[in-house]
Amino acid sequence: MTTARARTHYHHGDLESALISTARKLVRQDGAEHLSLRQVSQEIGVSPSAAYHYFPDRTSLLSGLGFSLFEELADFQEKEISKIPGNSARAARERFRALGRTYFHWARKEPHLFNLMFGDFCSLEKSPENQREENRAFVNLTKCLDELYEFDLISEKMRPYGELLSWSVVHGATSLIIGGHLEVEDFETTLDAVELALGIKS
Amino acid sequence: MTTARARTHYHHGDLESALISTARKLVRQDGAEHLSLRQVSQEIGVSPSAAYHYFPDRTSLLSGLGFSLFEELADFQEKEISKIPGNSARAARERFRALGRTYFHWARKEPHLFNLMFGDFCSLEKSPENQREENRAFVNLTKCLDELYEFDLISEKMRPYGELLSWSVVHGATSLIIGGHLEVEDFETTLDAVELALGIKS
DNA sequence: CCCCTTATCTGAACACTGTACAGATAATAT
DNA sequence: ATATTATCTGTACAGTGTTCAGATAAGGGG
Repeated sequence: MTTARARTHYHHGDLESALISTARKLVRQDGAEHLSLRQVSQEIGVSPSAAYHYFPDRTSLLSGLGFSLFEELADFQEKEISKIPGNSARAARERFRALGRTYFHWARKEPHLFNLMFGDFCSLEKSPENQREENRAFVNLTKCLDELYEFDLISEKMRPYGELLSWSVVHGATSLIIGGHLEVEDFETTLDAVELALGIKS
Repeated sequence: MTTARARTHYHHGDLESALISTARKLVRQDGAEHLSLRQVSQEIGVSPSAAYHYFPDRTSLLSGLGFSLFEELADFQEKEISKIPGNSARAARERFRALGRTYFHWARKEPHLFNLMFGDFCSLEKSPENQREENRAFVNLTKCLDELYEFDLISEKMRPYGELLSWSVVHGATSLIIGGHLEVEDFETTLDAVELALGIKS
């Protein structure tokens, strides 16, 4: 059927990244559970079935987006960390706090994207290559804790629990606050609690 | 149309609780995002539109279920706590650990139900009556921390951060482990970390 | 230059979903 | 027994994920 089509070509080029970026836009607005493949396709100006050449199903698109968000979060954290230079104990401690603060602020700004990242779409059923992306934030945390340890701000006994404690507290508090289950006047209180928990002297 | 119907009556009685209980069964198996109202109705043996006399839409059923799960979790915790009697410092500490342990074990056994509870369906858009249900677990935590404080197992300086720290760590670690983002050989390690964080001397 | 292979995208179809609404049915009260 | 009310049915509509045969364009070899 050669009806006159409004578009001249078959949208050549980067459909895959177009799918992810408009999926990001839609999830950001309405949440992952309301993402419709047809709406994504329509927004791009492409047929509903076009997406299936790049993602086997809807959840694959969501997890593809999700993993790209881990990179995005790590980028954001690294950018903020780099604003705090210096090799002092004070700087190390500020970087540590900035790590938790950026985690929370990012989730606060983009709750739907945050929920996607930790909502059943990006867990064990993923390729090992993507696993590395998620660990970038974790590696940054480890480096930060090592720095604190070098400056003797954290005890030898506590150090092994550093990653577990700080990530769990920050992630847990963030999730609970975002979800409306916990209320805190200021997230700095949570950061105070983390420092107190790790035994960092104020 | 008076075609011969297999069922004799219109399923009188407790459709509302039947809806919630079979929704519980289906969410438990397949997760909240795969819950279909039609499937719930069919399982009960009722018309697809029957549910709309008790819940305005699908998400209302899910949040109704979700809030009932908060009660269920609190029941489970209280049952386990009651197995640890005694007014000693040792017993108080054991009760505190049991509180965190039951939280994790419940989530481990029912990850889909756990995800429903903390997944956008049971937050601020709820009636104040249901809000109290959610707080029951929180009240139990507060009582437990008060007990620790009375036995001088937790410092005056740390006490104000007790709820925030312990809930955040336990919830955060649980979520991350359930979601496949964090691996811990044994959750007791996490409980050790919480005690260490609160400064409870081992 | 043309043809032909190959990746990319379309169109139509299927089985399903949530939801609305007019009406049938049963329980209850008078 | 009749009227009222709460409860449930049937049908319909718009939208969804997904499949698949075929149309379309791009790029390579003669």
